[in-house]
Amino acid sequence: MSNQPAFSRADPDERRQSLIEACARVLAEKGAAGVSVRTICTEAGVSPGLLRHYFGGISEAIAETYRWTGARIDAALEQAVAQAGPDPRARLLAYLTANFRPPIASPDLLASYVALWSLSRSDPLVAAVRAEVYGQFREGLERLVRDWRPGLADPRLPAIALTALIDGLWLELSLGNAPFSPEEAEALAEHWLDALPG
Amino acid sequence: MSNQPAFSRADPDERRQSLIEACARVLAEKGAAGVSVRTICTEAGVSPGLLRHYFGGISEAIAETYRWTGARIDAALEQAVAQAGPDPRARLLAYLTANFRPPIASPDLLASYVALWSLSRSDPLVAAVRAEVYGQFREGLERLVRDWRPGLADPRLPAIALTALIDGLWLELSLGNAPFSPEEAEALAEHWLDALPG
DNA sequence: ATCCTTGCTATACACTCGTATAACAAGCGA
DNA sequence: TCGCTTGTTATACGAGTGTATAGCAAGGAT
Repeated sequence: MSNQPAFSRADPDERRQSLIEACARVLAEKGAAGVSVRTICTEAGVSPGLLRHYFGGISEAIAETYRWTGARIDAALEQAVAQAGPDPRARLLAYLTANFRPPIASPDLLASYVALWSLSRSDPLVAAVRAEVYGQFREGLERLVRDWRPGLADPRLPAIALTALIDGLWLELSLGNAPFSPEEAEALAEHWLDALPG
Repeated sequence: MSNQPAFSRADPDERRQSLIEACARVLAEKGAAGVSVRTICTEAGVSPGLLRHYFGGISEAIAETYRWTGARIDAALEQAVAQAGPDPRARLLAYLTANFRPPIASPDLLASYVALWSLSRSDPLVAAVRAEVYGQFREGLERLVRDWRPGLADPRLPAIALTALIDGLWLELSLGNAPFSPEEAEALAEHWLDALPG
């Protein structure tokens, strides 16, 4: 009987990343109440003690998961904009409508976000990352709005309006039970974009 | 030295209601992670054991808090519609814009909702009330949409679109840090309502 | 083939959680 | 004024939490 190794050593960055992704899965599947050092490590297939070798605490692990999730979304948005070509309106519209398709519009991502948002109320580390991610999102949108309407005195108001538009449609789409296709959401967003005052 | 009574007996309905409102305050202030039998009862000024005399468990207490919160919002919306007079468009617009003013647009209510939503993922009782409250909201909106556009084949799609509109603007307003007044949100909602296709 | 580093596991600790139970006492009916 | 009902408190229990610590062993270096 040849003894299999009881565990294997992994590249530090890969192990850390696997813990982050395990945390994201737990958040999506079990919600904020289901996330704990033990559930994360079980999901990642490692012993409970290992989390503290890669993170200062569970708060830091969750905060890093938030940061990773935000970066993933940001990458998807940037890619959509890049594929839209040079026209400012097309670029802005691509940014808006990318929110209505996978991987952004998804029940899992909505569940993760609700959990992370909920945790950010009682966890300062998570709250800090939330502000950081939200700021990045709004900054990217404001930049596209400025390119779209260069003469605009204050791009913040239309940016907020468009953020609200995205939020609402993304939410209803990600709930999954809406009688609503991504195409209809995109058509609506385009229609409302052109109807934006100012 | 006359001994003050160590506690006083209350009307069962009032005591139950005070626990519900204490639960709502805890949810708003400390989030989902801060709500527990002990924090709720401390907030209500009673001993921890009392909660189980009025509720089958903490899940039931939270679910009842959800139901009470939903009813409070529904009442505010109904009142706004009643004050709007007979014109269908005015009634629909009143329903929409009531979401942008207190008591509906409020950081506390947003915090409570995020917490309740988060809890509903792992707690079946809370999830059931969430479906119930969401159904009521959508039903009320669909009714107003039908009155507004009687010839419409399917009022569900515009109702979802308007729900998304409400969700997004309510969210951004309730965050509190938006460069955005309720009046601007109302003007935007009216503008987008008239631009609704179909 | 052996040593050594350190990734990894195993265990323990203090704390909080929801719930169950028994004793207490407030305040109404007599 | 006394007794009884029951709302209310106090206490205890097992389970789960995050964290700290000691020891094991994987696998590259020598």
